[in-house]
Amino acid sequence: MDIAWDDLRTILMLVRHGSLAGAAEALNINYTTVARRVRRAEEALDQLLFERLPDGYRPTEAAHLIAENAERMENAEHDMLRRLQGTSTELSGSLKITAPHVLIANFLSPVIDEFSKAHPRIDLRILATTELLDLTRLEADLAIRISRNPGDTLTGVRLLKQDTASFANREVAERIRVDPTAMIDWLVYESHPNLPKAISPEFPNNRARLQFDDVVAMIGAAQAGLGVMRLPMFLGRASTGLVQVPVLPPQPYADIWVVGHPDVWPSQKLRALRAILTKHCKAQSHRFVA
Amino acid sequence: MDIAWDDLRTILMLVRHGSLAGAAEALNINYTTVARRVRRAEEALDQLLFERLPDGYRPTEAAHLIAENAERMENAEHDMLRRLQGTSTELSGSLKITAPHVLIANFLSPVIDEFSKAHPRIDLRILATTELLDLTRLEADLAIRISRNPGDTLTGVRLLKQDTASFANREVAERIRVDPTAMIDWLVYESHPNLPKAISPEFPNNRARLQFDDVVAMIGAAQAGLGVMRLPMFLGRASTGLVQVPVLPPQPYADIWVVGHPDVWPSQKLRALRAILTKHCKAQSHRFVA
DNA sequence: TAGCGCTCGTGCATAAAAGCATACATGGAT
DNA sequence: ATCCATGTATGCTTTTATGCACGAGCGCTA
Repeated sequence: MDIAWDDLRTILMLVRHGSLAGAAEALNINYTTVARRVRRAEEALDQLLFERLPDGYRPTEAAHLIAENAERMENAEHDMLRRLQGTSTELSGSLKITAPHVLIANFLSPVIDEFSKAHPRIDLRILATTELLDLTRLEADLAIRISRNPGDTLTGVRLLKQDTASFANREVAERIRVDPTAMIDWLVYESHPNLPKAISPEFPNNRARLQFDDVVAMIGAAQAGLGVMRLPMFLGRASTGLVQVPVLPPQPYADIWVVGHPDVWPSQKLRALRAILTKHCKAQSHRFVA
Repeated sequence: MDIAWDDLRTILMLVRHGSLAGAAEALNINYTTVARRVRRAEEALDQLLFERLPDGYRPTEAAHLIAENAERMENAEHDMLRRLQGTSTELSGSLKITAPHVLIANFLSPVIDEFSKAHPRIDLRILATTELLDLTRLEADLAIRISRNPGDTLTGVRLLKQDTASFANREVAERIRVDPTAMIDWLVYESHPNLPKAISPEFPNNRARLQFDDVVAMIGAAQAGLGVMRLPMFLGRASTGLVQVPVLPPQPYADIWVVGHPDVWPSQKLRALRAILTKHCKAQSHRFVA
């Protein structure tokens, strides 16, 4: 009759991931435990919840019904955790922030350094990823994002305006200077394989030579002289061996925002982090514009 | 960071009941365990949840916030359990029904007997109480109630119409027959201490002699000759030693209903029970009317 | 066909949780 | 003051849950 709530959560994860191993990883427990909890739940409810197939556990109708409601429970849990974080005045405990890895590597390290020294009791975790983590699920407490619109359900503050321009290594830059009409090789993003539209008419011959899915790899290729690439100013300037070339005149790019869920936003920990962050951004804003 | 759902439930119960022992009883666990779970949750959330006072645990703001959301989780759990019960086609597992104890003792036993013999794998539990159990929380799966309106959020079927009349033991009845004008002593309900309005004019002298809070005690008193009492026909007839007296002519009383939550109502188990129940009611309906 | 990667099931050792008995504190009634 | 009811705290023992290691089955691929 009575069913343990942790078992409901386990069933939810098993329905979501389809295998004991997947659910176990999500719950950070051993998959054997998942199997045992499922069996216990089946006994408690006197109902088969999963068909055991060679390629995984297939949920029955009853399991789907449970998962649906366990999801509501999960939402309530997330709401609770966010509000708890939001009303917390303690400068201790964990704090997760996420930002694109290039921003962390080339710009945010001093902020992280200063914050962790100022608040040693806060266990700060950095999630360097370009994925948009779900702040509602508290996958991160705060996100620093390069975006034209920071999301309507989130609270946000614009930290920096930034420009992009074209960059290449010295050798390539010199070749272009000597003969602006020669063919210019571009390194482009797989997701935006077209050449920039605003290329200056002084450089009439351009072609996309290589496509990349990763900006760090792309910078490496540019440093090796494989071609010209479009980069945010701060990144081009921070990449040794690259110099700005006049092929693509500087132009505005997506701004840099710090965003968070409104429930979490008022937390003292986040206030403290934002204070250091905005101070640093103001002091360094010149690095981002032409 | 990660918090066990069972601990959230424990916090909810502790906030509700105010003491370790109360929460423990509600969860059917030892109170020591409650204390440990609370401490574990406090460590996981890095936040004080209860002030330990000599007269119990007093919840902090954070604990109230948790309890609020844990209540949402509890509602989701109840929804789930009801739907699971409602879609179940198994004729096994537990089944809880509730009914007033006088109805069980004097009328429903044959139904219970037949049902438990027909479905031996169903673990039937009888909750004999006049309290209105919460069918939404699945305190019972099905309720048999004596009521003028069976509740708007519940599904229900009227089983029986019934009349009430006045009853007394043979001695008192004889006295009244011999001299209708003599003073008649009434046994009344504490909650309705007034005499019935419809007393026949042939019996002009009536007074409320004693008030009772329990119908069984009242019947005992009537059997002992302490006075006349109003009773549903079936109860008066079923009580040995009591005979109907003409002081109060038979009149319609609240009907007998079987009600259930709409989620649970379609369950095979409940269908099976209702089938036996309605059959028995039809066969015995004459016992309830004058 | 052999090897690899994925899945699940089972037995065993161990760590974690729960229960029990006891001690202690407090407030109210006698 | 004393006793009792009601509350919590703690040490000890037992029970339960968990993780680990190993084995088996299945499908894919070299």
